[in-house]
Amino acid sequence: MARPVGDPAFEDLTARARIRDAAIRLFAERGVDGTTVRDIAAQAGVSPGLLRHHFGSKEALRESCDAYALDRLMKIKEEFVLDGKVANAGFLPSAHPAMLLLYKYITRSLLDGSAGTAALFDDMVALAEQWVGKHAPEVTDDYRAYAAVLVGMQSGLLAMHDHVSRALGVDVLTTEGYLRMAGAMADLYSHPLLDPEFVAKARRAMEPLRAPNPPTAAGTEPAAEGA
Amino acid sequence: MARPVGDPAFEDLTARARIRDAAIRLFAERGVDGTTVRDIAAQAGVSPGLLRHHFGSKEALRESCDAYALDRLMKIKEEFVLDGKVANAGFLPSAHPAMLLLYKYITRSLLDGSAGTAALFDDMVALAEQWVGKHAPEVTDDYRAYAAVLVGMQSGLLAMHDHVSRALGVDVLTTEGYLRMAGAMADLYSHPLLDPEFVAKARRAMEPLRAPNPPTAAGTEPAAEGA
DNA sequence: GGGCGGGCTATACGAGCGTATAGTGAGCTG
DNA sequence: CAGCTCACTATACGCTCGTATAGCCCGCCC
Repeated sequence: MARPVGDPAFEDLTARARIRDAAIRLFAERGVDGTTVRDIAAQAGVSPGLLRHHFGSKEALRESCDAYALDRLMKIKEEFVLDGKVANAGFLPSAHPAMLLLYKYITRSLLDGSAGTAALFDDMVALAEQWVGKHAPEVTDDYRAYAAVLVGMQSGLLAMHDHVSRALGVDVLTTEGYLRMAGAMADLYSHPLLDPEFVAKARRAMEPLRAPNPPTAAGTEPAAEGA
Repeated sequence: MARPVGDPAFEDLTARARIRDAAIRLFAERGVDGTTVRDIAAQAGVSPGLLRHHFGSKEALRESCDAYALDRLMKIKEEFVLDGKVANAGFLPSAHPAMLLLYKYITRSLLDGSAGTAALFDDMVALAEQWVGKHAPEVTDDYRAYAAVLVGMQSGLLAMHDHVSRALGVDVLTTEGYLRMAGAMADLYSHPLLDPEFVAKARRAMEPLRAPNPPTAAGTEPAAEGA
């Protein structure tokens, strides 16, 4: 759909690359389980058997996509941020449209549970933890939790992009929509929303909950999902 | 697993209620598509055919679960918040263990795409928009986007609970883990992380991106105020 | 006490999935 | 030109899914 077979730039790619690109687009859109190898093959304009010929299995194709997406992400970040083409990494997706698809893919991959993107998440938390300790040490006592929440919220916001887009009336994974969303995020990060005293009071009121060790978990016992 | 068939409280429930509870737990854990009717039936201790007898179809069962979860959520919120049993709604899941499962279910339902939970999301955005306009009008110029980002981040954070839990070394959907996460969220909301001047500068630097393709009509902001 | 309704099970069906395998034809190499 | 390689297709297998259907069993009412 996005890139019809007639597209010249599309037909220049090798079949292997077309399959990979189609897989990334479909995985990003519908998730791994929601995408069939036949869908990918149709989108790439090849037969389903060719996926197996080039990648071995659907899972192997997915890992290949993960690696490719991570690699592309790093390359673009290096080029644009380290070379100073964009002042603030938060605005990067506005400057490089391919980033929007990569963000979408990686966010989905985070939800689908992939070892590679989970490691990326952990790296970002470590980076954020360092950054906060260095540039804003006064915002919290618990750097680790603060960093984890920061990264979790940011990636989670992207995971909710459908709903945010609906609320805003514009797709936040377009340049226009992303800029509006990023603007609101900048507001959120630069102005306190809650009165610190009110928060301190609420925190004190909740303190008794922390002690009791039998929370009983009347519902789930989360079976720690493997790497 | 979580509620073995031997559990007395479990066996007191009607088969219909056991099916619904099992479905909510499994849908919350693995998503709708990742759960089979046979899984649910096994978890509820009944035959697969009984799901169809009571609910008609998997999709109808799912809608029934949505409605039940939303209803339970509202009931608990009324009881605890409106009755003043908990000072701050943000800490509610720490005080009522069933909330953690409900949060998990609804978050997953948001990702799976359900009309009912999408409406809940929209309601929360509208509520947040009002709240910000009333209690913190100075934090942004774009109330709508600010509210959407706020709600998207908060629900998105829950969507990323696996990764946040891994980074923290504690399951954030237990009382203990949730309290730690909520503490970090409170820090985030009550202390500015970024220097407003720095943000303003970055925003100005990104301004040219707003109208990338058409060189004319640059700088004109859509200012689209939905709703 | 005999029929009857409904909660419940057993079994089966068709569709769609990932995967396997045999085969085809263009292009290179000697 | 013969022979080989390899990208690529066509077809099919085995499995699991949601769904459909036929029937069992037990409590209830006249």
